[in-house]
Amino acid sequence: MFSKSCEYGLRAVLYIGNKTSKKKKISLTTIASEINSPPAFTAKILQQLTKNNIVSSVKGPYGGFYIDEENLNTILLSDVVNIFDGNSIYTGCGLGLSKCDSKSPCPLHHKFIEIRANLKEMLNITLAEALINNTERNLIWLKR
Amino acid sequence: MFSKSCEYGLRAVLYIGNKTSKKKKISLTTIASEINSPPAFTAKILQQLTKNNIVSSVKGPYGGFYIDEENLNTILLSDVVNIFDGNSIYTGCGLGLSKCDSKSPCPLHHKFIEIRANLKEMLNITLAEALINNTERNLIWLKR
DNA sequence: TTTATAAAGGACAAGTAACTCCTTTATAAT
DNA sequence: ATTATAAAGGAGTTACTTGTCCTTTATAAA
Repeated sequence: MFSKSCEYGLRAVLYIGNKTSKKKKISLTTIASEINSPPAFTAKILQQLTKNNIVSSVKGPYGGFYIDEENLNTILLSDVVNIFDGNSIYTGCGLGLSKCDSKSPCPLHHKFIEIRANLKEMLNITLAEALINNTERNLIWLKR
Repeated sequence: MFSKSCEYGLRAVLYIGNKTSKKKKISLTTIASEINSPPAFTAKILQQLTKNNIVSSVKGPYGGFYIDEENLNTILLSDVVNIFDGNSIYTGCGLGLSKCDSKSPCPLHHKFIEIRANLKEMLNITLAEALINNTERNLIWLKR
């Protein structure tokens, strides 16, 4: 469904959002270990997330990654998904046709558009924060 | 959503199902051209579909691919999707965790399982034939 | 100011999906 | 039987995603 990058990105955002604040940054090493992702690759993922202002970072000793508490309640899952997988997940044709819409639909269009709409809606209304609060005690489930 | 192989496979099944009968076979070249897919690659796709008894084939002159009319009304979209993409689309965790179920859910699990259930249901109840009958006149939409 | 630390960034390596080419096998017409 | 035809099958190549490694840049403590 999502690319690996996107999966790691989502996991990282949820982990960082749950564990950090501006005063309590967290290192790449820890993040990678806690979300069970390859460290060097996770570095790239985090770079993307910081470039896109989803997470913040500070270099040097006592540095690391964090998410501003003001930002946290504005981050939608769709914000993260868009960074890594673009919008093809919402707009792509189920049969892979480049031109497929309600005016000239592929045979699967009408059935497929419903599924996609559900997914789109879910990602567009779900705040990262909402998922974090659900799971304060069991963030272990980001690393299996 | 689906792999390229799966997309080509679905398009091929819909095209063949619509255009052929045991008496009216159709060649690889024509299929590839009509569903706008790379011919050599499409050959592999069709091989898989014949191996899995979705489509039938006859070698030699006047040979080609076809779908038995008795078979056609038994082919579900899920039959085709399973061949190419397996069942990970139904069972995979949205965050890419290897262990994620209702007993030990990832933070996204409950939201994600709904989407997946919709998709699974749609693929499991939709006959290829149903899509074909909808579009008898506009199969052009398999090639854009 | 020096030093240690941690993220940023560039270049490269491995793995996998997508796709091709060529040979072999089966079938039908002659 | 021979020949032409079209799918089957094996062995690659290409391209993209995933992942690594090493150097550079920024920051904080001493």
